[in-house]
This record gives sequence, structure tokens and C-alpha cells, in this order.
Amino acid sequence: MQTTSPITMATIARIAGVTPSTVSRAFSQPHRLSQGTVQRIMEAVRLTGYVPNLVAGGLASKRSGTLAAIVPSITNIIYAAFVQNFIIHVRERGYQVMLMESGFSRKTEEELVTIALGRRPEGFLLTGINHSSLCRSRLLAAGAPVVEAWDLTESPIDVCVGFSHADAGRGAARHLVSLGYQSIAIATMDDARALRRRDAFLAELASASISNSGQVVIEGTPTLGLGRRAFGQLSESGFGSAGRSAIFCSSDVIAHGVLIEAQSRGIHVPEQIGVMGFGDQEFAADLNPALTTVRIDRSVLGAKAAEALIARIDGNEMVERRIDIGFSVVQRASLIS
Amino acid sequence: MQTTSPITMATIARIAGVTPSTVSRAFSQPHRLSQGTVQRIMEAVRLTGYVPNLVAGGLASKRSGTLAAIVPSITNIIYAAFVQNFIIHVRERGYQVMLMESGFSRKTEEELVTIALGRRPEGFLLTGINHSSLCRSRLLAAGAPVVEAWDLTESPIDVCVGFSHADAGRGAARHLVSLGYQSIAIATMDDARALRRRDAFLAELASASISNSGQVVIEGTPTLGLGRRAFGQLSESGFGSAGRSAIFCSSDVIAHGVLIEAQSRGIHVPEQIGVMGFGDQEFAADLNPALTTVRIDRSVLGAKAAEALIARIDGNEMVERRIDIGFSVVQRASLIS
DNA sequence: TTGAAAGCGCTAACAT
DNA sequence: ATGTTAGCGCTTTCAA
Repeated sequence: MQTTSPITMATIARIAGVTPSTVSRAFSQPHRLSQGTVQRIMEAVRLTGYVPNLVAGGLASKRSGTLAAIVPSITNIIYAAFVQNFIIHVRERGYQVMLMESGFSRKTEEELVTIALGRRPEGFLLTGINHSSLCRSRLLAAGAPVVEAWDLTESPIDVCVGFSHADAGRGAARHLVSLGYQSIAIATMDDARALRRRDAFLAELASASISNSGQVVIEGTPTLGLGRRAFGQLSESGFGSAGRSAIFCSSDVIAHGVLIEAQSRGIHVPEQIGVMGFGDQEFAADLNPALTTVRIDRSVLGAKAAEALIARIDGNEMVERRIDIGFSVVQRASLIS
Repeated sequence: MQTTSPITMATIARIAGVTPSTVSRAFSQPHRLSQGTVQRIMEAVRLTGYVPNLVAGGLASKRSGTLAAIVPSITNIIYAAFVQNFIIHVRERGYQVMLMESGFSRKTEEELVTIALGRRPEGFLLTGINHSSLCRSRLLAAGAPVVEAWDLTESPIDVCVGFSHADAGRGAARHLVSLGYQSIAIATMDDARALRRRDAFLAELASASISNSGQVVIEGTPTLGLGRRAFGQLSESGFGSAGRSAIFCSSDVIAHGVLIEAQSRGIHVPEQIGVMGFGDQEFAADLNPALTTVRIDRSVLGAKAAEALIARIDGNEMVERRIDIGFSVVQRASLIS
């Protein structure tokens, strides 16, 4: 479909009685043209409903006006909210985003990068710091600015913006310990970042001489059902029957499932068992009891990622290569304080 | 950023000892070339890491390989899941999707269509049948295939795929009536489709001589908090104190909020009040009690929309212009059966 | 302030 | 089976 119409810049030029280059200037630098000319051109544009072909423009100028964004999942609200903010910010700067979904697979991500490369985006937004080596090398070869979000590393492809998952895991553990919990379990997703949080979480517990009272690793996308099942398993293996117990979940959704399963088993939260989530998603504060969680500011993350990527595209070498947005623990009713 | 490199088809041609058109054919119709040639070309590609410039290709062939999709919100799981399926299907056919968010605003949608048009997508996926007249005329002028999803109309721009919201609202009302509910309230979002469901819902109640026992119209995006508040209002205005009561919510998320608020007020569902949602989102079956709802098959919707759009792009005029995917009522524990 | 000319990197007849 | 020749619709020097 050549869509729009056979109306091109030449058409407008003819109607306005100028040459195509003048029409081009009327769009890109109208102030450098005489007022009358610009007016005649705009009139012709209105008359014909002409919409400049950005694809052709991109080819000629070598600026596609396009950014590629690859996230693990767009149905996972945590990434959706993040990329939504990113998109809003870059749109203000005139960029269009091609959004792709890797499904947490490095292989898929690599393929998507290749596909995206074919459209010559001016920059890339990736999720995480874990990429296949072919993916890295392709990106490096392309020389396109790259922002890796949701994590930090000493050696980003270009620049990374996120927070330390180890610190977050440790922070969660410390919070539970400081509240006096002694029997602590964890229900974690199996993606790299969640596992990194888990490792630090368990290490911190160990250093506080609290033994890990149960662990469930969940595969796939976090859902209420998986959260319910995780708590079911833990509960049936005896967790919660001794001492002050709490469970840390690697996602608010899982924590929510745990809350529901506990409720349906007649186990009271936080009286009998404390529950802690991760993410501070929209719904966390509205649950009953309200969910204690680790807050990640997704809108700041999206904004910073956009800002950094655009700065890099604009050739700003001064951009910090490692932007830490931090996190915070939000204490709510699902844990006894 | 000209990204990738200065490697072009000419580079590959030189290395492989052929002309650029041969290289082009090696990608588009390798079977029409001698094996040796293809091999030499692919070897050169591998060697250099060459990635064809689809932007240039699109310009020359007048096929951008791109589709524009505009949804109300990507953080609303219902649209995210739908568009996710759509994307998966069209990718199989080699299409890239530029995803945009209208925020339920017709004005925004119109602007996005204009922006998208500049990139000459081969087709459009829109949400709903309600568009500004300028939006419609631009699309018509462009002559691009358009699929309007999530609703049905006798006069689509091109083709529509969805279900009857009036039927769905009526169906929900009938279900409640058939279960013997006599005091019925509704909590609805304020978007056009939800309001259409409400109107049919209330009309059906009236024709069954059941008076509407309360109505809350909610603005914005459905959240648990809004659902809780809606039930709070209803409850405080006396709803639920007389007769067999139920509340129909225009979204599962709202219904979930209602469940939580009822629980926190010590009101038992379904014993004291029945709750019915809309959408049958992933979590509906995992709530406690499991949520009765109207099921819309979002994966079928996404698939059908993709299928229809591609058929239109392929010039198939035989495509049905009105594809009804229907809906069904799923009875679960949140209503007494 | 505007025009002329030369591509951007590729595809698509048309030849051979 | 491959090469030649024109563009696709725009931007961008370089002139005037």
C-alpha cells in the first residue's frame, strides 16, 4: 500500500509555485523562508491533505526518527508502565517507538535486535544487562546508542539505568529481620534479576543467622494462580507453623496470590504470616491488607531511560553511563510493624 | 544515526562479485539464483554482518512492512493482551507494528493517525468504532486497510472485528435475573463501549421489572482503588441491605476492587452480595471467591484482527466486513447459582 | 530567500 | 541466471 496518495512534495511544490527543496525547508526550517512562501506552501498542504513521507525523509537524512524498545513482556504491567513512560517522553522529542517483546529469552531478544536493525533505529532501549554475545556485538557494530534499563552493571553496552537488585534483595531481608521475623520463606520468579535479588536476600538472612524456611521458584509470567500455588506448597510443607513467619515474593502479583491463598485457607495476614511483595504496583496499596513491598519508581525509570537515550543520540558523551534510580521499602499492613 | 555501518548492498555485491540486484534477489527469491551465487552472497553477509536496510527497501517497493496499532492504553491488561496477540500474528507474516496509545481520546487518536501516516504503514488497527471525522477521512484518503477492533458497526471504515456490547450488557443482566437476583446495581467505567453495555443492561433489567438499585460511573482507568470506592459508595447508600443483591461491574478489575472492599467491610460474597465482572481476565478465576464474568476471548480477537488486516492488505476484497467473535457468561463462585 | 543537482540504499521492470 | 537502468520521495550541499 503506498497509502496516503500519490501526493508528494513535488505536487505541493507545483501548486505553491516553488521547488521541492523549498517545500522541504518549509517543514524543517520555516523561519529561513519568506512568510508568503511558507503560507502558500501550507495552504497547498491543507488543500491536498499532504503528509510528508518520513520513510523517504529518513533515508535521505539518515535519521529514521525511530527508536527500538525491547521488553520481556508487554502484558506484565511492570514493563508496560515503564515503557509507556519511556514512549511519552521520547515522543515529545519527535521519536516513534517500535516496541518488541522478548519473552525473557535472550535468543528472542537477539533476533528482535536484528529485525529492528533493519529499520535503522536511532537508538535502542533494552531490558536488563544480560544479552547474548551476538546481540551485544551487533549492537556495538551498529554503533547505535543503547540504554539498558532495570539493572546496573559496571560494563554496560553504552549506558544503563536501573537499580541494584542485590541491594534490593538485601534491603527486603533486612526489613523483615528488623521487624523481628524469624521464619522466612521466599517465592521467586525464575528470571535473572529476580534470582539475583533472591541470592542477596538469602545471603542477608544467613548473615543474620536466620535460616531460610522455604523456597519456591516460579517459572513464566507472574499470575495470581501461580502465587496461590506457591503459598499452597509452602504452607503444606509446614511453613508458617512455627515462630514469627513471613514470605517475600519477587513480584507484587505473586504476593497478591499468596494473600488470596492464605485467606482462602483461613490463615490471617499479617497476624499469622507476614507478606512482602516487590514492585509497588498500582494495586499494592489497595489490597486488604495493604501490601508491604519494595517500591521501584517506574515512571522515573522510563523518564531517565528516555532522557539518557536521547542525550546519547544527540551525541552527548557526558552522559553518566550508570544511572541508579534506587528503590525503597514501603511498609504497609501485610507485615506487623 | 546511520547505525549498522556503511555496509550496503553494493558492498556485498562487490565482495561476492555480483551486482546489487543479484544481492537483492538473494534475499527475496533465492531459489531463482544459482546455488553458488547465493552461497557466496550469504558468506559475504556473514562476513560483514550486513543487515539490509528495510527503510530503503520499503521506499523502493512501496511496501513499508509496517502496521500501525492504536489502543486506548497499553497498561490496561485487556488491551495489552489483545495487541500482544495481534503483534505475534502479524510478525509471522513479516510485519512490524508501531504501537500507539490514545488514552481513550478521539483527538489524540486523530493526531496519532496523522503521525503514523507519515511512516506509510500498510494497514491500521484501531480500537473501537468511534473516531473523529477528520480521523476517518484521513484514513479513507490514505486508502490503507483499517481494522476496527472491540466493537461492531454496520458502517466500519473498512472492516470491524469485535462483539456487540449491547448484547453483552443484556446477557449480563439476564444472567443475574435468571439467578434470581432482585436488587441489582452497576459500577461502570465511562468509556463509550462500557456505557453502551450499561444502557442495554439497564434496559434489560427494566423489561424484567427489576429496578436499578444503584449506579456508579467511574472515570479514567479501572483500578482496584476505584472499585473499592465504588462499592463503598453503593454500600453507604444502602445497597445490599434488602433482597437478593448483586452488582455488575464493567471491568474485572473493578469487580476485584468490589470484592476486596466487601471483604474489608465484613460483607460476604456471594452470600450477602453477588459480584459479576467483565472481561474474564487472567486473574478472575483465581480470586476468592472466583469471579463470575463475561468472557471475551482476547487472543481470538487479536488473531482475527491480524488475519483480517492482512487479508485486506493482500487485496482480498472478500473479507467479511463485520466479524463477530461473541462472548460468553462464565458462572463462578461470586454469584450464587 | 530560493533553485539545481546529487544522492540515501534499495527494488523492479526490462534486457540479455 | 544475472546485469542495466530507472526511479521511490525526500534532504542537502552548493550556487545564484
